[in-house]
Amino acid sequence: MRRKDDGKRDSIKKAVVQVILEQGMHAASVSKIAKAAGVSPATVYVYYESKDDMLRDIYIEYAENIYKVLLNHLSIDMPGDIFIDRFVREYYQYIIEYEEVFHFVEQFGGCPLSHGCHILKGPERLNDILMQYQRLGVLNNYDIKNIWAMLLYPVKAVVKDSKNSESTSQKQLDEMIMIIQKALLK
Amino acid sequence: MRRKDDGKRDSIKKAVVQVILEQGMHAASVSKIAKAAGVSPATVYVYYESKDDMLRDIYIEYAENIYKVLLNHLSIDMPGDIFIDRFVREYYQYIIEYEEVFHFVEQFGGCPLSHGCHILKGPERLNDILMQYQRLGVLNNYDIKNIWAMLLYPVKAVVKDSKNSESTSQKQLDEMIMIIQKALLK
Amino acid sequence: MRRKDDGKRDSIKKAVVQVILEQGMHAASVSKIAKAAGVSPATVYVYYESKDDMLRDIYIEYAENIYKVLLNHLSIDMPGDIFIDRFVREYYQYIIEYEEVFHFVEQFGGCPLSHGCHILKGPERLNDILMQYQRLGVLNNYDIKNIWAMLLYPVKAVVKDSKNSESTSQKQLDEMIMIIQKALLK
Amino acid sequence: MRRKDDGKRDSIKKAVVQVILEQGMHAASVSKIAKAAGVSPATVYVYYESKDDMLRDIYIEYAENIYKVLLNHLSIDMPGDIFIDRFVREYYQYIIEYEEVFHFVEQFGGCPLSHGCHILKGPERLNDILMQYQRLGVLNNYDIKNIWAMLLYPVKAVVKDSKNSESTSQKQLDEMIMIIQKALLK
DNA sequence: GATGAATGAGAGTTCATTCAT
DNA sequence: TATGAATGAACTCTCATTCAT
Repeated sequence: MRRKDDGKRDSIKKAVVQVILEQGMHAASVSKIAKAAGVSPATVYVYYESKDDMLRDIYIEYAENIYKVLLNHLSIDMPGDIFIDRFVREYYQYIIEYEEVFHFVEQFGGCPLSHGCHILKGPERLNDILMQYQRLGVLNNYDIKNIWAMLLYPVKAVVKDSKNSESTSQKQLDEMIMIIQKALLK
Repeated sequence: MRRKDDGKRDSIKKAVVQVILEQGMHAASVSKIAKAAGVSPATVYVYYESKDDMLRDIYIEYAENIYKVLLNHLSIDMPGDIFIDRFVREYYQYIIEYEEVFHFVEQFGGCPLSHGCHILKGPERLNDILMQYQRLGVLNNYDIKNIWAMLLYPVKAVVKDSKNSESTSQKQLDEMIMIIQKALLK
Repeated sequence: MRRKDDGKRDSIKKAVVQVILEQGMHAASVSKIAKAAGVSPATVYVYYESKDDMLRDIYIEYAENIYKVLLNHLSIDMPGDIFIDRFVREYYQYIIEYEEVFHFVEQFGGCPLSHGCHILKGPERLNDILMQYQRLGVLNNYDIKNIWAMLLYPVKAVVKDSKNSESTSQKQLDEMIMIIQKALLK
Repeated sequence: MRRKDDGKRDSIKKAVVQVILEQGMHAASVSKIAKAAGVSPATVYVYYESKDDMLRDIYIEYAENIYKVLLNHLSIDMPGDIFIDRFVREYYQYIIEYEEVFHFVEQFGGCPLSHGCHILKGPERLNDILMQYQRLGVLNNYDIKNIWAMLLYPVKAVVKDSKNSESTSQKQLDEMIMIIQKALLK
């Protein structure tokens, strides 16, 4: 179990994603993050070796997070259409609810800093489920990477649209789920 | 007096996207950009009011660019499946060929700095074509935003995958196109 | 007679004192001055060798100016009290009317840049008049520098006060004139 | 952690007035000031929010200073002529001794930057003393602002003269005091 | 003569990081 | 452990000035 104050480590993590959402990566300085976290800049260096190190650490922690959330809500017992519905809806929900975290992961993932942080596109367990659905003849036998692409990417567009026009996004999401179901299910 | 040198403006634009690709937004300082462009840092301020202004200007210029490229290769005369094939393939090609530009647009689009730069998701002309295909009974009558989502987003995943595993991406792209065709065409 | 465009030279002179009044010496850059004068920064260097040179030149031109103005309104024919009244009133008037010029001369006079620009404290002709008044037994035989001090300095305070409290400054000036008259006249 | 070092704050204050005296307001850059103070430019920003803030703070601190000095040497117990003699002589002394401080206050007071820093022209206590002298029939019942003007302004001219011609300034000061006494005392 | 472009030098300021407590 | 002070390096940007037209 970790020494030091896990509350502080947490404050810093939250401050990082919050500041980056509000001000952008380029404006996320250690002092601003420290201030937002309610600690001294020096304290950041008690928990992380350097700023880059901190960002990488937090990225790795958060990048896998969504898959854990998804796993909590999914199982092989569901019928295929329900599975996809749940999957997409939970992902959408996650992006909306953890906007800061999602934004950070997307932004940092595009940085040279993140190269080398190997993030599984869909961790073992979820991959297994998808492939089992394929073996069961529920999902089409597409390249598993394309399955992932269809499950994760179009919904990002829906989120973006929902930020511009608050109103119709729920209907849009419902329709999108239907499209994906038709595309992936046999 | 000297006239403003369009070559210099261009060098700066290219330097911006190049440096941001190589070093990331947060490391793209005016001096690095100027050095890459072969001009003095002060010269940048002859062409742009501020760094932010420069990024915004270049963003606006480039963000619409892809749509022009797509328009050049697409027309209502094509059969629906060919249209989608061309659309997705051209987009993929564009991302690969203008990696720097695409990366810059994606990264900057996620910055608070870009808020307010209103970029049409698909400009009039392309929108018209899609809707005409719908009227002709070729494309399904989905929300036009969902059509865009399916045409633009999954392919991004394919590009990302292609960066990790050089080999099979062509096959993956072909398959993805087929999936999208099935999803969108009647 | 000077070549070049005296209109431009004049614009620059006016721009200098105006910008310095509005923004302060430290913010009076060549480009701002040029913009205020409606000329190009390069044009300034057609008329002056350098910025410092320009400031010095203009200082010398303006610093003596007040004495010319005073001379226009004063002569040895006046009774002593009228002379002092006119003197002080004209000086007050000048400070108010040519606020920019006065401010510039006061500010620049305090700069190391101005050291070496020898400005007579009261040029010959005015000095002569004062000494003649002394010889005539009208003015007390004080050190001529003290006469100057009494004629020029207290009124500056009155101007400053008048900027803070618009109302009573006229009465204050009248009283001040009376005080000076009593102090200097036999 | 380290405590804020009052020695450093002091060094900076002294450096500000020194550099401004030697090089002028417009040449008083933060780096020059920092170098003169023996600290890093960044350290200046530990003690002050900005350069302007620093100048304003120091101005406010120093601008009132002379009145404290004067108060230390003056009291209502003196006969009127002695009071004026002391007052003017102490002021003269102060200007000579704290040349840097006086110069800074005068220069900065003429800057747009100083607008809003409300400095009392003569703080309560000294004002009270002057008015008491008036009530006692010692000082003439002139507008109190004119009293201040006579006590503070002419002596500035004497100081300026003394810088040009080292020799006779003592006699000039003595005479000036006498003039002021005659002007203000009943 | 007049100008806008161009720039090295330097402005004010913030950065990531270390130090002393 | 935790901190505010301290700083060299780097930031964005403006300066005074020169150059090419």
